[in-house]
Amino acid sequence: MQGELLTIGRFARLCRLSVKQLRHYDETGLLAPVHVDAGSGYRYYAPEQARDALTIALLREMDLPLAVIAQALAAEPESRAELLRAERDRLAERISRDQARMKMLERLAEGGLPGYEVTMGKEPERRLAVARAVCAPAEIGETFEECVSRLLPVLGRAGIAWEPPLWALYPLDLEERMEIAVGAQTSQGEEVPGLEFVVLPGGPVAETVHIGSYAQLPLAYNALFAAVHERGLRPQAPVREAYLVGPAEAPQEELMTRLIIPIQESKA
Amino acid sequence: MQGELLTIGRFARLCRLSVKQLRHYDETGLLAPVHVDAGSGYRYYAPEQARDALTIALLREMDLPLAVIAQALAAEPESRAELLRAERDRLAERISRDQARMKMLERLAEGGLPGYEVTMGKEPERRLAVARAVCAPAEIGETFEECVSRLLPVLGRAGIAWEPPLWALYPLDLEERMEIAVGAQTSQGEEVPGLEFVVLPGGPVAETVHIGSYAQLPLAYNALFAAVHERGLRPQAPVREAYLVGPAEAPQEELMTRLIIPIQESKA
DNA sequence: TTGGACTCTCCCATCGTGGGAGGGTCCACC
DNA sequence: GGTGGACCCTCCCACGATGGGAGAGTCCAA
Repeated sequence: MQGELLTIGRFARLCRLSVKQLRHYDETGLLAPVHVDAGSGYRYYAPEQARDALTIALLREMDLPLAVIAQALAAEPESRAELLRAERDRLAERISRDQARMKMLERLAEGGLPGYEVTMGKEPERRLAVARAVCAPAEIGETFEECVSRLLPVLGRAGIAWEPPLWALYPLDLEERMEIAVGAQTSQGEEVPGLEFVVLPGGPVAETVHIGSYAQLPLAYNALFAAVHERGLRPQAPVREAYLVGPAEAPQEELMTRLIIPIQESKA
Repeated sequence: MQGELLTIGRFARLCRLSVKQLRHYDETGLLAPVHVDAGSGYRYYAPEQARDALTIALLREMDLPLAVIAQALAAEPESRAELLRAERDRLAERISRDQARMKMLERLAEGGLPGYEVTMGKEPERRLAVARAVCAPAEIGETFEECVSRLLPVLGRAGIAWEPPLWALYPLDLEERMEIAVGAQTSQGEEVPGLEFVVLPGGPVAETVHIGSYAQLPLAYNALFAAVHERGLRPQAPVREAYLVGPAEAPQEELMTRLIIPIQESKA
């Protein structure tokens, strides 16, 4: 029992919170005043509540959702630390997303929105040996590597020669469970365990070349799809990428990737 | 006139946007369909609109507000680049804020919320030579440096000896326009142009020592204020900081700062 | 006792998106 | 020429955290 009770305004100034916030925290049960006058509805806070209130303010400052803060206040130290670590990870993820976004914006601001030369052309038929996998959009990088490390050794062991560059096939839409494939062009081989052979049909395509990090591929696809749709054409899965200059040969900024979208021939 | 018009669902799949989003963009004038059937209210989009729609999707992906996207679409290339650069800066700011937050979270997760030993004690009276400035909370760092570079040369020229550490005085609340002061303890000097002498009264205080980056000071203040308020005590401006180990002497993680909050004596 | 500072409850707005209800429209197939 | 099913419409509500403001009631010191 130290000191008397404080009105909401005084308590708010104390804890660097707004009166509105305190009322909101009361409603949601995050921090209820120790006493509410039955007649007037006035809220009264005890000085001891300042610790919780300040903690709330601190955690809000770090952008934790109120729901998480509520858990953290109620939890034991160990599980609290667990919660905070989870939030840190969430934040770390946001940071890396923001950094990628920032680089894209940078590029957009420099090069402008066009920046990509889209060519309408014809592709020959190609026969690929492929390895497939299913993944979410965020995991494309790892999954791609995993496919490569399945594909190339098998080709090597089977003595199948292939012609660079490496290819990849993607669906038209990035879905939660999308099937991707990594392939190498070859005319050899037929029945090889662990491998599959596909023939990409020849025909009209729209294509462009992207130079730079894979994180910025959406910029190129944007231009590419825009060009396709503007002409009233229908793209056809799968979209093809050819890795003219890959990560093994050059730094991030000098990667070269050819993006190819096959076009539906019929007007159906 | 390439290709016929598309219904909203088809157009949405094309541009990787949801139907809801397209309707919303129509309502807000960001992207109106080329034709709306008067009878049924059906929206019809032209393939040429895919470029704008894809651009919207792209910029939304980078978290630009719709209002900004609308400006960007309407603007000429130069002012568009300007806009994008401004957004990049906004993003950069958010990233650095998030990084600071993440470090704080890290620390909280390790040390737990208490982590600070708060001492209730008595401070002697101190006489400081100070330089003052007014700034916003975000500019404290620079303003502090500026004050130091005003204070120390004047002391040197006046031949006034002072006793480390350096001090700083802050108001109780971080406001938009807050007056801060940097001071050096000394018994010499009286009327020096460009300097001011203040006497910090002695008396009861709450104090703690913060080790680490200044960005994490809020953690320490949180504990300190919590301790003060829990005891039903009233803090009294100005808050004092003493820079036991400053940035010139050690790396970020080893900075040592003593935080002192004077306590009101009277029970008024 | 009165005035001014404070507090109360409600409602609305932000921003971008999604869900759902309830009802109309389009088109291909039988 | 129906009919079923996919599609589309509008309108309302929800999220999360906060702020603004109206209109009314309360507290306390002069």
